[in-house]
Amino acid sequence: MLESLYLNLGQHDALSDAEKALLTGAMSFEKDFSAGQDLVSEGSRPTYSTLILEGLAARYKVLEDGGRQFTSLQVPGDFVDLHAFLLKTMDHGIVALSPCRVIVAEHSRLRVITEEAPHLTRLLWLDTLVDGAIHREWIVAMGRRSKTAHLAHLVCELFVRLQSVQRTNGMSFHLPLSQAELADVLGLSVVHMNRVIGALRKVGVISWANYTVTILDWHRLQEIAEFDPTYLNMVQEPR
Amino acid sequence: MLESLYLNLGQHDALSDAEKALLTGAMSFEKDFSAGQDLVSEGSRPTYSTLILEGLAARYKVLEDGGRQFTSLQVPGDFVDLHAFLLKTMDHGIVALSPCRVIVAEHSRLRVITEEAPHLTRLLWLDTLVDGAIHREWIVAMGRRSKTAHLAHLVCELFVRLQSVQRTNGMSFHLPLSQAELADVLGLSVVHMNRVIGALRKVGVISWANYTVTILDWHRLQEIAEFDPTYLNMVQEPR
DNA sequence: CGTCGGGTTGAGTCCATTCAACTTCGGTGG
DNA sequence: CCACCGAAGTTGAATGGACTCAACCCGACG
Repeated sequence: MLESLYLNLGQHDALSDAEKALLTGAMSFEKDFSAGQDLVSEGSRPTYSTLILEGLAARYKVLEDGGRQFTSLQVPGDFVDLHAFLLKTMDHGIVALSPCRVIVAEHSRLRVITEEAPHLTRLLWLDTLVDGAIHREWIVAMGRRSKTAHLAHLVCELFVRLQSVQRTNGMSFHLPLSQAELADVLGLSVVHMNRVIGALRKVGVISWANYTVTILDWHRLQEIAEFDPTYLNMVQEPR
Repeated sequence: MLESLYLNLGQHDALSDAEKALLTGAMSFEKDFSAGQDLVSEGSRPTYSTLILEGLAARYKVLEDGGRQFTSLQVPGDFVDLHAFLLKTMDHGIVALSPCRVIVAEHSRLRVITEEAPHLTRLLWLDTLVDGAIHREWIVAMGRRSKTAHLAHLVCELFVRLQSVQRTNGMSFHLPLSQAELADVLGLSVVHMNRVIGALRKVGVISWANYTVTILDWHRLQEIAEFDPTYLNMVQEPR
């Protein structure tokens, strides 16, 4: 049941059976959310952290003028609010972008892990560090890449992340985001978002229909995006 | 000597004397850098992490076309590459923006802390989590705020962060960034950066000369920025 | 059959960029 | 001592990218 979590943490370093057992033991109940529902809401002080088993979610903030900005996309195996274990109060919301099945881990249990299982603690810490690395890459994309390159980069990133938890199908993956939602990822207007997608389609590197993205020319897509997966740290080594 | 680190970690939860001693014990040599030098270079695999004692530094990435984007600014008391303790290889560089004095902590020593001092480990983890929270705020600013609001937000953030490590002087602080470097923070051209600064000056909320920023109207500046310091987590509570 | 949410396209406006000129100021060497 | 130089800041004008407003298409669904 926690396969995607094992895959996620296990990409960076080997997980022992004892550690898998500790993780399993830390989990309590499962829960389902429908698309558009908040998994976690801004300002709350959760007493547990939420792991996505199935579905797609996103962190977001809303401004006074109603503008919304997503700050990350979360895939199966991601602990969407592991940071709340120490940050305590949520400074942003987390919304389900598709129907989501999740399982939660009480903070009290996570605390025991930090007291008794240093290696596993480092792997959980690492998980939040990769999160930060992804944020930095997004900042670079927003600040200095062309909008087309930004979108290309996002597609590369999502493909690699989804592949690592076995949610791709050949060179395709399911991306349940409307263009309006995508615009809130890249920080664009809906109209312009549509044109940027059109541009990528036109050069023939991807096809995009029915919420399914297919990469037609991985090499060229990577080139447009200047995508270098180093930041995702998908290398097993002792941590 | 580590006062700023104690101030930095201590804003979130009380640090015991034993923990301070552990931190002191983890440090080895000091080092000086001049403005423009890399503290840490992209692609390297540091065996120690670097703490800023004095000066300002920044994380950055460079694109093929030569464009540079800063992804964070680091002030005294910040562990600029604590994430490299677990991430292992640097996916970005870190440059000194002013002359910097730093002190380094061997990763082997940090590892011992994670094995033996769970509470201190959580505080170090938390430090990297606040980093992530700042990144998210930057993403929101880049995506959905006006350029003026973005700059205002940056000024608010820096003021609060510098104040917490006692590097402000009344409502003023020293900001050793040229407008070209600032442009690489906000993702703007130099010319437009100049105009955005001009706009903030014109409404009279700040003055900015000789690399010194003075906040003339804190309330109004916060309003323009929609600045809410929650994300900086400057609340002492058990972690 | 009509409606609604999402996607697509066109036109006009505004914002940010580039290119270029000019200023100020501190430093350096004749 | 002052003339020159380079780095940083400031300003103007023209180009192009991104936004808004608006219309229209289309397939799902009642």
